[in-house]
Amino acid sequence: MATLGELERAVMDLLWQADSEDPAEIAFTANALRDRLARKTDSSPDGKELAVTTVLTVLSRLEKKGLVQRERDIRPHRYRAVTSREEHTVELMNEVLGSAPDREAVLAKFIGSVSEQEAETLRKLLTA
Amino acid sequence: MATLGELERAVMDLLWQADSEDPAEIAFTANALRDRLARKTDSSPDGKELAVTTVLTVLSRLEKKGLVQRERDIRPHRYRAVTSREEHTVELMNEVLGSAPDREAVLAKFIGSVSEQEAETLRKLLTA
DNA sequence: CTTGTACTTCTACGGCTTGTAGAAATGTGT
DNA sequence: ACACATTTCTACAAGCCGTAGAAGTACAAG
Repeated sequence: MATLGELERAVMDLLWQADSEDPAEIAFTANALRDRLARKTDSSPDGKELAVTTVLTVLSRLEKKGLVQRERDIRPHRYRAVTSREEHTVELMNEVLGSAPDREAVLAKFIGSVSEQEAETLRKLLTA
Repeated sequence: MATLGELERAVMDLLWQADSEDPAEIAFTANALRDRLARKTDSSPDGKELAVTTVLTVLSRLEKKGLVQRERDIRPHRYRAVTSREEHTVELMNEVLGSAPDREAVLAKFIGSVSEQEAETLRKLLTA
């Protein structure tokens, strides 16, 4: 269902990162996002700046996909992620998992595919 | 990476199903697949038959994606799934999981998202 | 109230993927 | 050598994504 493009992904990464980093700055304007994208992509001072309309288009599409919510009542609209990155990732994993008829068989193989350390973590979580 | 289209998906489903059902019939010709697709899509006797070239195109694309392998030495080429559906699904889950910076956080939430019964299964698998 | 400026929405286009299949090429049995 | 089955090439429409200009809308300053 939700396959994000490269730019869409980059935008979501910024929103998700902000969400977990600084609880005070959880929503951004398109301009702020454009600036951060420029700094991110190219690690040098000024990467190529995208047009703001480009960022706005992507934000609209993300909104339509239900990943982003915007505040329309303030003038430069502010955008934020609807769910945390982890929640979103779990949703995707469940979507994938649900596409197989034998969920338990998949889970069994999946367990075998994670590292020992992660398996240990899972053990604790499950017995807690 | 691997987002399959609807028809691609339908073809893989047939190949995967065959793989697990009858070990003797693990590889199919394009014609056989076309027939089965017709029966599947429309549950009535004769659904709309796709052109065999359509099926062949899709099979070629799936081969290019590494999901299907074909026997070229026999004349009506025979196609089979490269991995089982479960393996493929696990690969996808890991791909999704790997796209998040904090894998363990995702796993924690994921554990909380499965049914109690499945959690029980996981517990057994992990302590085995 | 009018206007300049900042912001948002509309429209558009090129590239890539997918479903679809005819045309052309190739292999094969008699 | 030929008819027929099979495969490969080529093509096109629709949809998604990156990209952004043009057109519309809101708001502050005068």
